[in-house]
Amino acid sequence: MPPMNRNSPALSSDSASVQDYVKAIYASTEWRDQPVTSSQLAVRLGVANSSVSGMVRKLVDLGLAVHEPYSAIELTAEGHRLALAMVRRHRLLETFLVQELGYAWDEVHDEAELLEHTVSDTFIERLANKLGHPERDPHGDPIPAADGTVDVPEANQLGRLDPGHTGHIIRISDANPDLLRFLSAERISLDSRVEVMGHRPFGGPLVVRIGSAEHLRELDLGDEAAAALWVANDTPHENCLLRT
Amino acid sequence: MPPMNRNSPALSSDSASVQDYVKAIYASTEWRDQPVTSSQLAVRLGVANSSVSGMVRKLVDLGLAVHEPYSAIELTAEGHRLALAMVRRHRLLETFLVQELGYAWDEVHDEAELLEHTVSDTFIERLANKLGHPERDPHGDPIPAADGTVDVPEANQLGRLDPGHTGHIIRISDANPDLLRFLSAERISLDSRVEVMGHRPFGGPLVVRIGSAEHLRELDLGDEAAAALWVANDTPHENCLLRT
DNA sequence: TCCCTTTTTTCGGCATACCTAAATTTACGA
DNA sequence: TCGTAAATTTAGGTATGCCGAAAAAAGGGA
Repeated sequence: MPPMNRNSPALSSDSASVQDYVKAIYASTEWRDQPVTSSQLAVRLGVANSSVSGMVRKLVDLGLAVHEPYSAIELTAEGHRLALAMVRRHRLLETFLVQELGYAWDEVHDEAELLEHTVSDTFIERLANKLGHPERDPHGDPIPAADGTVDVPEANQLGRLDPGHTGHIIRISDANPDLLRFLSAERISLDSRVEVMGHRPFGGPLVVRIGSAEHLRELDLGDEAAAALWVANDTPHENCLLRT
Repeated sequence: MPPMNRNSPALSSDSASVQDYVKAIYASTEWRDQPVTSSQLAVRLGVANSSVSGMVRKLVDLGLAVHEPYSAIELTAEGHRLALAMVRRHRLLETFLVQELGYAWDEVHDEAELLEHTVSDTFIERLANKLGHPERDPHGDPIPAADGTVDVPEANQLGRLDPGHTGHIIRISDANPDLLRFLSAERISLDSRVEVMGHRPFGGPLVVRIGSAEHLRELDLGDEAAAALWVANDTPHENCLLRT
């Protein structure tokens, strides 16, 4: 049974699975450039390693990925295009769910994950139009343009910055809905200002001063929160402050 | 691979196929009460007869349909509930596509057909809310309420009315997009007034006077158009005018 | 260098929904 | 009543994507 997308030049070669695999491969290189291994994909997609082997062979046959047996998996130009098309779909849908249907931050991911395979190109472009062609989604992830161009801002995970660094939050990973709810409750959002203070003794939580442009308050953040918040430099030349 | 609906009590038992079959069975009884046969289902769903036999067995196993071999297929109460839930989804989605995304009449059916299997109950209820809980879709089909109640208006196909009958159009079948475009071009829409004049000689087209409350103009309609337009009586007691 | 652990691939199987072709049952006219 | 044509079901087979188990390759420590 192939109920798949009609009307989708960029998405011509696909079952939902192909799309998911390509997107997962792309995701592991979007914010830091690490080629992905078979087992990492299996974890991310929640399937067995053997399933990944099988599907990766198919991706290679379709010309979407390159893969030497027993080594990392990478996308072809074609695969990269497909991944960006899917990411565009996903992020426009998330934006729609939040702006038009009143979804909360932490609710949109799963819904968009399903819808992105189903809607037509026409739907997506009309939606983009209605939303005014937004450039980032509710989590701060950049939305690729219809022509496949993306601008991924320079940013680092908060937890990887040294004390003294200042910046503002431009991305919040949506991997963990609980964390998103916590951040909501603490009124931490995109564009919040943040200053890194340092760790509490004995490897304790990271202390930051965080809030709106006017009101910064001190807050302790656990490792997961520190990893989920991505910060753009206020002082882009002081990269020396970045812990490597 | 079962990527199906989470979060859907009324829709718990389903692949997309089950939903489609149940909806198709329901559809054949919505406007006139005719139980559907195996081969009719096959035509409607675009599959082979043998596929219908197989899936109907499954529907029976799931408690969604009743079926004596070699006879007509009917829904159980449970199947009827599922069908109404799917119809609600479909019609709300069509309404959304037209009202919010600027789709034309004739474009919405296929898109809704895919989306209805994918969106969550949460999505549907928030959408209903945003749309103001509409009672009919862009084609005039009634939208079942969330609790499963529907009000299917009394109506007859225009082609089945005798000369002299007057009424207004409350439903336009969306089965043929070309026909919808024709009707659009002729500015025939929901709530248009119509008077049946009669057939041109030798079984020619049906002549009607049709238009808005003020301006009626004469128009010839072919059999397909006359079958697609459903008319509510202005004079509900004169059923004698209905050709049987 | 060798071995043992970890990673990855291969192999056989399951489930779904579809198809074609071959039975079977029904229904209607002679 | 019979017999054939039409409708329907069964039987056997395809494709997809998943799994677990077993085989194969890679990699690091002694």
